[in-house]
Amino acid sequence: MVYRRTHQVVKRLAARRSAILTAARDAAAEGGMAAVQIAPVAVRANVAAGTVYRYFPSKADLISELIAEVSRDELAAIRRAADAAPGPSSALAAAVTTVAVHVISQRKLAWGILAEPVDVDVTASRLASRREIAGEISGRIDAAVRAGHLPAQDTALAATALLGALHESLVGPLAPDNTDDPGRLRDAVQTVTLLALRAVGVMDARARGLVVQAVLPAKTLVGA
Amino acid sequence: MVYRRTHQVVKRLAARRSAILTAARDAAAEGGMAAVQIAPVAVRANVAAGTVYRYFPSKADLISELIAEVSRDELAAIRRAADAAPGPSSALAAAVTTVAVHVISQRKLAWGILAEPVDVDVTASRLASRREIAGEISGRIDAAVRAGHLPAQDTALAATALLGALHESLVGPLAPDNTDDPGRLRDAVQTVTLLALRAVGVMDARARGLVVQAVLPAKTLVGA
DNA sequence: ATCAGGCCTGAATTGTTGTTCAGTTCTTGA
DNA sequence: TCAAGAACTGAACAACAATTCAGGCCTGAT
Repeated sequence: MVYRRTHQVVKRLAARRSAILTAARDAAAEGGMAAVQIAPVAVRANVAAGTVYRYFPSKADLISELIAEVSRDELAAIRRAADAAPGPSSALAAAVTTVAVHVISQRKLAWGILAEPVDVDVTASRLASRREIAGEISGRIDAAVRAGHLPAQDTALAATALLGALHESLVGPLAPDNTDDPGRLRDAVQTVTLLALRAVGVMDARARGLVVQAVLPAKTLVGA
Repeated sequence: MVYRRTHQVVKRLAARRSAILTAARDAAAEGGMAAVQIAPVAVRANVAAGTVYRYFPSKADLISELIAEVSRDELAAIRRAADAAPGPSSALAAAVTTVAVHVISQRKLAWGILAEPVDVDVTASRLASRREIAGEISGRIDAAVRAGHLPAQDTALAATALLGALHESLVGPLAPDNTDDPGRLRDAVQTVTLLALRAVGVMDARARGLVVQAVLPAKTLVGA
């Protein structure tokens, strides 16, 4: 054998794989999942259509991995924000705010990851993504309950409902399209966060403080 | 001219159109929107594939009309339930409960109408459907606010968020699949309704009364 | 420089459904 | 019973993207 998997080759292969995934992500961010088609993605990544299949067995696998990747990033951001908060309640508020800020600042991508029609089956991947995020939120609610800040409740159901509220009101078809205006965006984030927190039993007065605390730091995540 | 649109003919045509729509609805209720394909629907309706196109210009039109029809039914049910309630707050509770009961008792259909990927563009129709339902809920929230039962708020956003919470937690991919057990179903409806009402500012103690009042009558709508 | 071996290319293939339409069947009024 | 006109049939067509693969290209060891 005269051709071997040199370190350099391995690195190039990994870079290419990453380029394809990034191309897919960019396409999704620009035009939603509908724009994630093999040929255009290949062009974006500077490879031929066939090459995509050397890295991903099928389009379903490509999109599944895209969903998983975005999900991982989001989960990490949520954890970071929540862990930086001083107590369970503000951790929950920070987590919720982080989700809100993320989805509102990448609406097309969020919509694609969450709910946009795709021609291949990515149910499993979407399910896993939701489970991860909902699990994290559920845990934060639970912590607040254990700390006596919230009434006892079905935290898994609450987390799911809460995410549904955020998603529908910020990236759903009825979401107000304040395309850019940062002020309106922040208002929307605040309003919806408040609503979500009230749903799980956070008292109004307290919530306002938590939300204000949470929104400002989370803003810095937009660029990340 | 020797062939004319006799009353009998008109009736038969209307019946056929209705049969096709019903076939589509049944297919959607059984297998989601994915099952609404021209050929199978035609078989169900006892017509040939081509005949469908004498009644609906395209598949998109067929599905759009299906969505509109289901939406009309739901809106009517919501109004009926809310109008029968003694006051604004219980009207809101009744409206929310009605939505919850409907979606949970026809999950596949609801998922198809609301969010399931479809290969044709039905965005406009889905948007209209959401607008109608959200508008109704928004109006009910507004009435409760005007009655002084709820704090002032962006009722449109609240209605959207509230519906998102209901849908995601009852028919979304993370919804607990208590396939049949009526007890569990009622529990889920109650829990989520309570959560939704809290989100818009209904006080807990009061909410329990409202929810219990609302769930029982709404149960009778399942069969309708 | 050489060549073995995998990597990349991109045009052709495949598969899936919505849609069409020429021919057939049915309905109506005379 | 018959002619005119409309509705129905269902096989053929069209369109669109995902997927394949034969041939060329590049990389790395000798």
